[in-house]
Amino acid sequence: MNVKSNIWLEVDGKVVLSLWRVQLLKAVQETGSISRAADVMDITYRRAWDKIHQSEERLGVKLVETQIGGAGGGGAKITPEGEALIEKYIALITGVDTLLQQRFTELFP
Amino acid sequence: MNVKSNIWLEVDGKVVLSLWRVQLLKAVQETGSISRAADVMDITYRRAWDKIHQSEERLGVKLVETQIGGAGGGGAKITPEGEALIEKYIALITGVDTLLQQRFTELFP
DNA sequence: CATCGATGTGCATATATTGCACAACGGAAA
DNA sequence: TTTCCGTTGTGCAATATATGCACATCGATG
Repeated sequence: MNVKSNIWLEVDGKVVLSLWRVQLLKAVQETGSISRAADVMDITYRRAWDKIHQSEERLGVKLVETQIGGAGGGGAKITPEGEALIEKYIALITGVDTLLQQRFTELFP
Repeated sequence: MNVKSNIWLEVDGKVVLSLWRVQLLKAVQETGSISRAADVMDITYRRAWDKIHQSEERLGVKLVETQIGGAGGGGAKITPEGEALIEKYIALITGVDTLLQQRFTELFP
């Protein structure tokens, strides 16, 4: 047995940011494209695109700037608003998981 | 926008206890039957029964003792093992949510 | 002006969730 | 002893959600 946790941000009861979504956005940031980020996350481009745009719609904020066509077919990068949101999310969840792991090992020896 | 969290216990990657499941078990404890607990939780008996037995199977531990037929048609109560597990879960998650709420209001003014 | 790899999207399929319907049960009351 | 009641337990249909395939579209570069 082991403990797991998830911390997410909601708008109108709908998820806009979770650890998984942050990892996806970071993969976009590192690879420069949604499709390569999807490869890294081991999901389809369809799903990556859906989740990102879901968050964007619900937030009313553009998280990724995309370019269709052009050099290399196009690409995507995180907007400043997106980066700021990611930073805040990281600050929000920092330490919580290790706290839970510590408590768990104490309670379930 | 607001923050939400979930903390759960897993066995073989499958959920065996979460806040929702603990609330369900507590409702069984208070009402003395799964069907009335389902009413309290505003779910069908089917779903309540499924979730409880799911947890029991995965844990390999009986969480509720049930009686079919008899006075009032039957009933259910939490086993000592179930109560102990609930107590540990509560101790595990205590304070985490308020910590997150505090951080959230600081980070998202 | 043809090429290439990425974005964007419709739609079919698979999977999980939910809920309806009904059988089985047994203590209590008649 | 027999009927009655509300509960447990379960098969299966209906619904919702997630997943993935297929393909059109785009535009800077060489």
